[in-house]
Amino acid sequence: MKEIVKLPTETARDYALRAIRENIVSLDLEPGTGISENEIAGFLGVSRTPVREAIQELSKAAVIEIYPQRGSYVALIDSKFVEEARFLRKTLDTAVIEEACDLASQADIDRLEENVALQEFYLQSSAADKIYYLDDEFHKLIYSAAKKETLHAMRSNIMLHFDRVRTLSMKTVKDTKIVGDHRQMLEAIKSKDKETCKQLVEKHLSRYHIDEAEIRAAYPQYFKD
Amino acid sequence: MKEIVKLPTETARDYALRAIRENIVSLDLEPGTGISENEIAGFLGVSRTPVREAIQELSKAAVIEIYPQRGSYVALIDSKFVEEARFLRKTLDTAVIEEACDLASQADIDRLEENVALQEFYLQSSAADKIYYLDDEFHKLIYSAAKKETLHAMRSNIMLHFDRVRTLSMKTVKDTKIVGDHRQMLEAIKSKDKETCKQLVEKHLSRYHIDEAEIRAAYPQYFKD
DNA sequence: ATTCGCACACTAGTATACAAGAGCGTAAAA
DNA sequence: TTTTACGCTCTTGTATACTAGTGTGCGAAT
Repeated sequence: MKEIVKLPTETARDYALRAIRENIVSLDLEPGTGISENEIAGFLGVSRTPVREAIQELSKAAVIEIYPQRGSYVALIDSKFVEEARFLRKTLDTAVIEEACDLASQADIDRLEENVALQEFYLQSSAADKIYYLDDEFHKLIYSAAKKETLHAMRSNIMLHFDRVRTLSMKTVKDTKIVGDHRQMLEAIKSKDKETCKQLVEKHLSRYHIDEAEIRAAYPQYFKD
Repeated sequence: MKEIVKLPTETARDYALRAIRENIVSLDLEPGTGISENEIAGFLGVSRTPVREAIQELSKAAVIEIYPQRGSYVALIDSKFVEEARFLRKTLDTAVIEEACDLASQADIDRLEENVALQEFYLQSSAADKIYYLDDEFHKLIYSAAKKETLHAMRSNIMLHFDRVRTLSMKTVKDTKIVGDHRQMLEAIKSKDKETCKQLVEKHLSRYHIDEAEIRAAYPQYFKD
């Protein structure tokens, strides 16, 4: 488990949740790893209570499995959950980007422009972590433009299943086409072209799909079944 | 707050969550009501810890608002959240019922048949609470037929916003067409008619939409803005 | 009468203590 | 040697104690 610095503003609970989540997505907490409330509490320098609340929340999304009086474990990557996450993303992202075509204000467009420009900039310097962050921001901005912020927040928990595969994907194959996808999406939103948006979302997601067999071969111990 | 009996199998945490959620949906905990961890813990006969965990979870879905060191309140009905919930339901339910057209097994169809038959039976005896329960079950069965159980579980928290309006809707107007909608959906699934499914979901949801103005007039103190 | 200030009674956040069950290892008995 | 039983240590679940901050009301001082 890698260290995450505690922001002075956040509560112990939020800190614990963020730290554990980031460690799961980054695979520093590997699938199948046993986790102890006490151990994590000690590591993060907080008490069991906030750690426990964070673990409870992640267990609701089936990213952590709790066996009462026995222990808790980081869930193995389950193709069923990854598929459901992909299905949700395809369905919801498509509907939301279409909504954004109708509702996006100039300010929304400006924010998206700035984001994509940064992505293109960092693509030159091949700063993968920056791209990763901007990727998240990009999709969040689209939800915001469509006035669906709550759905984005809700979506994030299930998406953890997908995000772990995404992390592995970046370790095995380098796909520089993602930024190009985003550029095209932005242009489609600007010209309010819903049909193109829909096709772009589908193409965008298919990039991860192709990798899964390869990833599974490289990290079989991370997968269920 | 009305009493909910504790099932012997469930943990104190699950009991508290279920009890609070049911009270919010049924409006026995009215929108705007202040809630105290201590008070609820005393009422339910458990300690603050499980109650607190339940409240934390509901606050994540913005159904409870927590103001640290001041108090927590049942959120007023916010049209934005109701709209987002409706949007989610329309988008996801449509995609899932289309998926169910492809994937539903004979066993799934049988379960749906039994459910709708019961709905039609209770419609005669006008047992609203039974219908309400079967309504939930019906949609859950469709998610199950489409192998999207996780999404159904995830969807339920945001749906609380929608469900409160649904409760009010049943208090003000009696709509007996819901069961008819379900019958038609089932028939459409059986004939794998996706286009009809899509239209039925839209029509089904529109029934609640029409009511909102009327409900708002009858219960203005429950609404934000 | 008005205003200022402090004490008190709440809140949620956090830490810690206690309970109850699971699993494992060891030692004793057959 | 094998098996059984007990106990220690781990886990999560729950209860309770403590911390810090907020609002309110009362009383004193102006």
